[in-house]
Amino acid sequence: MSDMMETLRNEEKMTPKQIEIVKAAIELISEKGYYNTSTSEIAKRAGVAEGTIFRHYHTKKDLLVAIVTPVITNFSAPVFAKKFVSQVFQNDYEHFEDLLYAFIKNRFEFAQSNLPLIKILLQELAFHPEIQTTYKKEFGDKVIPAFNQALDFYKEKGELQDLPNETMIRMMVTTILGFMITRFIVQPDKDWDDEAEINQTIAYIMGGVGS
Amino acid sequence: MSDMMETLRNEEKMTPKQIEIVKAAIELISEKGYYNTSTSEIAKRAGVAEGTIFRHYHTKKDLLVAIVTPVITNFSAPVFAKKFVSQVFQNDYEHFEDLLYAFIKNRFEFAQSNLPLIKILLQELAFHPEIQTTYKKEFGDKVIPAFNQALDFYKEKGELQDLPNETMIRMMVTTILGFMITRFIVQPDKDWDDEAEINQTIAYIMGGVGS
Amino acid sequence: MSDMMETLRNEEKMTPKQIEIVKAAIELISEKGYYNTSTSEIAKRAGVAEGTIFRHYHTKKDLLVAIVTPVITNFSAPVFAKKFVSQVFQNDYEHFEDLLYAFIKNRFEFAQSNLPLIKILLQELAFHPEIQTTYKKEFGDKVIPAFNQALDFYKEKGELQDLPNETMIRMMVTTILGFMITRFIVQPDKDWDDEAEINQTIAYIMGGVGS
Amino acid sequence: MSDMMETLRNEEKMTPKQIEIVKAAIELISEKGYYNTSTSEIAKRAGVAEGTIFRHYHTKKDLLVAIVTPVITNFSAPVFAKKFVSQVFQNDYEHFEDLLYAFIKNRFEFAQSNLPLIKILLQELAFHPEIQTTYKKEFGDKVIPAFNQALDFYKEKGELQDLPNETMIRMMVTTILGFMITRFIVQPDKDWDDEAEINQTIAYIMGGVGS
DNA sequence: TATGAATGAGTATTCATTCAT
DNA sequence: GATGAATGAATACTCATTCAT
Repeated sequence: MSDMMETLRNEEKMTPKQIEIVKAAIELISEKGYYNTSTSEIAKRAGVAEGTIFRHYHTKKDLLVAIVTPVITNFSAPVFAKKFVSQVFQNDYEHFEDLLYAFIKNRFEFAQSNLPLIKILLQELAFHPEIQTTYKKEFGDKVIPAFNQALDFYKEKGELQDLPNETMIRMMVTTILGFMITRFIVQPDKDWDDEAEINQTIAYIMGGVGS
Repeated sequence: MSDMMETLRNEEKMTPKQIEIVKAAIELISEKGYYNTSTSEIAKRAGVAEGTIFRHYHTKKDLLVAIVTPVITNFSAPVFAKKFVSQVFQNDYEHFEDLLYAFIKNRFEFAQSNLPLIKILLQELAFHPEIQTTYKKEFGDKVIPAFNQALDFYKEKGELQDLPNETMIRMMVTTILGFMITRFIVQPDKDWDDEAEINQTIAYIMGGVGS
Repeated sequence: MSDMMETLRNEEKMTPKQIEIVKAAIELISEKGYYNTSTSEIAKRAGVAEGTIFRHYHTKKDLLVAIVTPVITNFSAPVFAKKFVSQVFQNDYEHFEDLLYAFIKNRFEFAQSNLPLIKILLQELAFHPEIQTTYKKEFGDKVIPAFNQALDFYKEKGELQDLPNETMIRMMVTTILGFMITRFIVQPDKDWDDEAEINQTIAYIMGGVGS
Repeated sequence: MSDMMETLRNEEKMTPKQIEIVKAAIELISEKGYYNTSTSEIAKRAGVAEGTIFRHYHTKKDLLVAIVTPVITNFSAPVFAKKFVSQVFQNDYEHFEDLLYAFIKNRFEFAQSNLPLIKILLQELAFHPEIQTTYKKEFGDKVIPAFNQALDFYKEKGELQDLPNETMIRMMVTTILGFMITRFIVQPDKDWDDEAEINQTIAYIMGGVGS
């Protein structure tokens, strides 16, 4: 939970009650969904009066957005913007596979320690346009450009097929997200060998299933 | 809409009002989600008294299940059980790519003409255990076995890598679903060249992005 | 049940479906009360369409009244009007105890074979003024006059105290009804020796508990 | 009404609105019965929003039970447990008639100032097993034992016949309840001479109607 | 006569939100 | 900041009753 609260970041400015509210909301909403979770339930679990929630978040949806927005930012942004791109050009990753490994590993661990938040994001994305907007902006402004730079770099190195970046990104993101959703949401209880699965995912991305 | 009602099949036994109810429910729920759609709204759009809904479906959830269950059955089952497997062994598809093409094309068209239903299925799957159960049963009983037979066949022909079927199925299904979700839900308004996209998806499944 | 249908009397003029409706209504209402029994439930148990009930009884309350009215009439009237009074004067009952015995026995057996009807009457009397009116009329017109004649007769014979008839009737009816309610409704499952209880009740009416 | 609210006792812990709710519920339910009284009606009469009812009582039935339970407790318990039994043995009541008089008088006054509550209890007892349970427990644990002690005492004094206590209690309770029901519910508007009626009831209990 | 689909007013209950303390 | 009583609009659902067939 403390990992996750880090994701929410501005904890410093939050009162203790507010922190309890957010914790309770994350737990309940990720378990039962936004519409099946009442503010009174959140208040009860947080050990707080109902009114207190609305002192900090004007509406229930404000609370949801306050929870979900940082996940979006943190899921996509930090990796790329600062370290990753520069690392690529510093030749930190000799092959595209190496970059992929570092990337998947990093996002995998993020997902693992923010699972409830990710669940909420996935489940509610469909119903709340505000969240969709944030997501699209973040993805377009940060993920795509970073990806583009990297892909061009490895294309020139001759490691990638000459497909449009957009197509490649879509294929790769789909595969990576699909892996994580299967791993953490569809079959979380299966006995996974995560390291092997990550490598297999990379192999699939690079070489498909054909022989 | 008439295409979609075919999916729901037992139209013959439905009263005209009942058909209107189902139509209205599909429209509204696919647009706004189950929890944002009230039964009074459905009744109004269907041109029916609210009580009429409950004469045909005892609860609101019953209505949802009645709508979603046939989609699951029709999305996974018919293609496989009868035609596909036998066609594979009759050598109707010389290469695995050919099978893939026929399969994706067929499911693509199904998705296209049942889009609202598919949307509902995807959005509500997370919240309704009843639907999950139906889905898992259908997938386990029909899709997996059919896939297994086909994969073994082309493996022996030397067209596929020697990966566990389960892994291969997961990768392929992920890629195909990911393609369709992008195509129909994330960016439905983009100017797609569907034929090209399908072929590219097949190429990705077979050979990845590496060169 | 056939005993009970006798009480409802005009069976001859009833269609078979109508008889089923009345039977079902008696069963359900006596078990669960009028307000907890829906017409659709009655229709289902009767094996009849919902509309059929309303073809025979314009409203649900009409059905109740049709069931309850004959009980009132039969519970109070027949015994008195014809046989009893004349029997009293024909010296069929030497002592008032003998009359009491014949009366209680007779009403006891009536209650026993019309238990569901009696239950309905007792439970619903409070809520339906129509029933109260019928009851009061029947009681005032038939029971009271018959009782009056009998009481006067045995008073003159010196067998009864010189209390106002009204008071005596109230005491006796209270005791008899109280006995039957205890016997059939409050503790129906107790292992009763009915003959002994009836005699004790008579002894109490005649001599109280003092020594 | 203030007398009655005393019966409900924990008034101190109730908010003003809650008190209004209970008052309104008692009025309406005793007039029209539980099933003919809607929560919206109660809210309106109480001058309160409908939701307020459910803030204090989770369900409509909870409200009924909250109203009825204290009546049961107060109708049977207090008189007996503490004062009465000890008074009997302190020879406060020389004859059984004296005890009877004190008892009936006391319960008569209680019934008089709690009439609506008593009405509700009588009318709803048949339909709500929860209430029946409370009633049976209270009666078995408190009323019966106290009665037993008193009856044994006066039996030894030779003032009572040698009948089983159970039978005697049943007869007496039946007579007393029957008197009160007639007095307050069946014919509340008759011009009663209460003192005379009580004495006549005692005379009946002790000596019956025979001469 | 009997049906059963349809009605629509009515029900208990929920819940996000407000506000006086 | 925090409380929690109060709100009232909205919700899923029920049910007696109607009516075309």
